Amino acid sequence: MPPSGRALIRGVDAETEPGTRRRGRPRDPELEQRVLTAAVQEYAERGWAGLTMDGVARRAGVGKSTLYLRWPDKDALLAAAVKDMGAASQAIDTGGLRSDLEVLARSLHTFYADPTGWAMTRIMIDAAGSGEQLGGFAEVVNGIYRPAALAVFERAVARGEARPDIPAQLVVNVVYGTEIVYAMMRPWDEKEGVVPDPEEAVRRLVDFCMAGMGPWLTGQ
Amino acid sequence: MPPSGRALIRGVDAETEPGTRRRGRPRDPELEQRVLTAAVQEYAERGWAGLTMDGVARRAGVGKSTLYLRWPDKDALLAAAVKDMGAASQAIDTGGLRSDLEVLARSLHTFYADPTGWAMTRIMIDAAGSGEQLGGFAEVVNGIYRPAALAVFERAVARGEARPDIPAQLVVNVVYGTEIVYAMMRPWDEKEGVVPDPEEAVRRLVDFCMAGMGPWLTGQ
Amino acid sequence: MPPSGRALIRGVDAETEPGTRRRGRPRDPELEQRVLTAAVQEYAERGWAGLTMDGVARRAGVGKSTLYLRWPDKDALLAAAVKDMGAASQAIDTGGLRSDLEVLARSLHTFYADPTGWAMTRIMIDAAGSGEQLGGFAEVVNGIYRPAALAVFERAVARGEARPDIPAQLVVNVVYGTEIVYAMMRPWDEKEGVVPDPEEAVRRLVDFCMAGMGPWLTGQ
Amino acid sequence: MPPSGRALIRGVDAETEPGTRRRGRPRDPELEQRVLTAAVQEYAERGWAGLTMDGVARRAGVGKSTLYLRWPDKDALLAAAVKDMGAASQAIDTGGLRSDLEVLARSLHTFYADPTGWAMTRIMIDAAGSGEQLGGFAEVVNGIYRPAALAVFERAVARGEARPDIPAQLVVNVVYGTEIVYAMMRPWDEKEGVVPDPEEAVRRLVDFCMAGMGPWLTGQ
DNA sequence: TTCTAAACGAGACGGTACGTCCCGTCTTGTG
DNA sequence: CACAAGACGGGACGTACCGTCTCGTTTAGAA
Repeated sequence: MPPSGRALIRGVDAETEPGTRRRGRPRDPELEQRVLTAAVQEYAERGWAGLTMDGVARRAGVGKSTLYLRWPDKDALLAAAVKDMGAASQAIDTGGLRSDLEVLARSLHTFYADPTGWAMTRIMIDAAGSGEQLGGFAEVVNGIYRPAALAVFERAVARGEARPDIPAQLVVNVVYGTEIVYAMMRPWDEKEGVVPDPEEAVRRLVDFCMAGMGPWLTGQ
Repeated sequence: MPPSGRALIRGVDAETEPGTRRRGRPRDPELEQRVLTAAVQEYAERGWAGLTMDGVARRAGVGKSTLYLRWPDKDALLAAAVKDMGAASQAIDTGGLRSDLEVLARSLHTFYADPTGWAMTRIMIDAAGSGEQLGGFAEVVNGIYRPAALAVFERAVARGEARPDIPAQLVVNVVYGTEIVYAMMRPWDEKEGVVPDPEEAVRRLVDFCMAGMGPWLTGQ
Repeated sequence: MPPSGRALIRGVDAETEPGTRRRGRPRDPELEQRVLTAAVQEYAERGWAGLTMDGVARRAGVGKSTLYLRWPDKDALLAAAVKDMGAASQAIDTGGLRSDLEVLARSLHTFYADPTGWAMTRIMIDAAGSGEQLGGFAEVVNGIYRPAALAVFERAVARGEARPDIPAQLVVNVVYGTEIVYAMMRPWDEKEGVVPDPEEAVRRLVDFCMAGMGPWLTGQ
Repeated sequence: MPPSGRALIRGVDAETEPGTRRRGRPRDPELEQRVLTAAVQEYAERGWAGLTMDGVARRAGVGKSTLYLRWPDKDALLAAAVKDMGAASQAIDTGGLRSDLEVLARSLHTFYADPTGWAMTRIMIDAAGSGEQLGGFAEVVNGIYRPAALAVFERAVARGEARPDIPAQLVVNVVYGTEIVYAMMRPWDEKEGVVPDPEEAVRRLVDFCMAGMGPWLTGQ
């Protein structure tokens, strides 16, 4: 949110302008990372309900005022922590559409199985409901994860595996959505084949998607 | 939680035994509905973050002790409210698998578009993360919604439209999951075809699923 | 402040109407005293600067919310604590004006020497400066201490020791004021006769007052 | 605090040695006065509770570090501000003890009526209670104001109006103390003759003191 | 009818976290 | 070196809410 309404709170995204050196003591660049790490650790030990601003501050060796200097409230810190956590997103390129999708589905499966990974989705859900941008968190998902997934299809098209009008967005949504449902169901229902073993689940989902994309796949 | 550990709290499910008439003043039968309605209204006005036990009690004209007499904590009340809200779940039976799936997808799309409906998913997500049963809320989803959706496939098999080993669970997950992703994305991304207009979105999702189920569909 | 403007906050003076039994759980009558005592103890151990609402709450075994339910803020609690502390004010009646004044001056001297007693004056000074009523604290001083001192002169008049137009208010002010100055000076100046030993100080002050009142004293 | 323990803070009294020209940028001579004025203004607008170091710094157009370079803490700045404010203390010499006392009492009365003047007493009270020296503030009072008042009696003795053993300290205390009580009572009690009109109050107080000093006054 | 158990409204209570404010220290760049 | 700016660790404040408790009142079946 570059042209933010009120100038008093500069927020964590400030100081991005290259030349303009600010006056006063500069913000400690390490500090932000230290806090984010502390937040994730705190979460790991106490769960989301037990995640306290005081707790994060204490663990990071930071004053509470500093937290609120950078993030307007707990939600924003939360979002930043998760955002930071998922920053490492590598491209998928195994050489084939089917195996690429398997990698994607499998990594999502693992990601959501980890409570920290799952929290990311939880936050997106909250954000979607409240109408808040939640610190631009969604931009990360839509700006990093989704493009990475879409690139899989672009490469498939380039290789001649699929026609250019393949509904990539839909398939991405299907894969993400189904994995979310798997993660949602896990705590309750481990029987009945709703949540089969991971490898089986991934295989069947990809089978289904390949069949669904049939009309757009070339014979080769 | 039928065989609840502690006997002090009888909970909202108590008094189901037919003959045993309890001594003392009987519970007000209207009250429960009044509270649940108040909770939903309170949510509609203030959002989930602003949903307060005191607020619900005040709006329902009820003492806080009464709330805790019936629901063990806020989560349970929340779950009950949403559960009550979604109680009206009718069977889907249009006579054809494709049109049944369209009805299912379309009703989910509408349901998630409504903030109250979306809240239901939000609660499930929260519950899945915290490891809590959230007052048996998940049972409703897995016990009512999912069976209603699975029945669609049973009828298709009965009609001879699909083979008995059709992966019904997977398709249900795909439809639910994709609609969840649509709902998640809505606030941010109305362009690029990620969230197309509802009717188009439903049609394309069902097309995809029908193609994905191809191997299990009979020629007829 | 009986007909207080806003009815939402009832304050500590509420519930004085005899017949009207309030609804809801009644306030714990011991609690108030427990808190006040805790406040004084906390002060004794940590000094006024170290007097914390959390500290008082913890020592009294009370929630912070309860403190703020009864006293609007720290100043009010402070005032109440000191007020409560000085509630025990006994009449002075030795049978003679001179000896009565000596008792008054001596008790003030001792009172101000004690840090808790001195705090009372400190609060009055603060209150006078801020223009606040500080919880009606001043009423105690002007309603209890001053009348008790004035009674000394009334009795002297009744005994025929002094004429009825004796400037009692002035003399009371002189005694109080001079003792305040003694207390103020004590920490710095123990030499030069500014603050002589207590007994001497009292005697000389009373001597001075008796001489000052000369015109209003009867020969006997 | 000339031989201050820690050498890091040179304090406001530094640089008094005549010849020793320091290295580096010299201290801005106006700055100190600007800060002190800002402190008094800030007090006048917001009251003592609202007196903030940041606020003073901002109003004086000064960095906070500069404040702490010259005064060790808030109390010291406070003391310096009040001290500076009352620096203008002129000798009293009307030619007669009685009229001198009237001038003294009247100027005290006016001084305490002004909130800034009253603040000075408030600070002394605080200082006396906390056991702190409050930046040597008391020295000012005992070193400037008191001698000025005592000089009145010295001159009276020199003129032959009073005997040398007149209890000057006591009378000074009486005058100061009584005026303090007047100032304390003002906000609450404007009736009953506790706080009569200024001129009357002064006259009666001096009358009383003159009578009290009777034994030490010469016939002349 | 009288007694007794439970539901109910009201609101006090202990506790915990929030987000704000301020103090006194520090670390920059500029004069 | 002084100085303005402002980040920083620390800690108290006053608010809000949770879930529990203790009252007095109401409602019914049991005695």
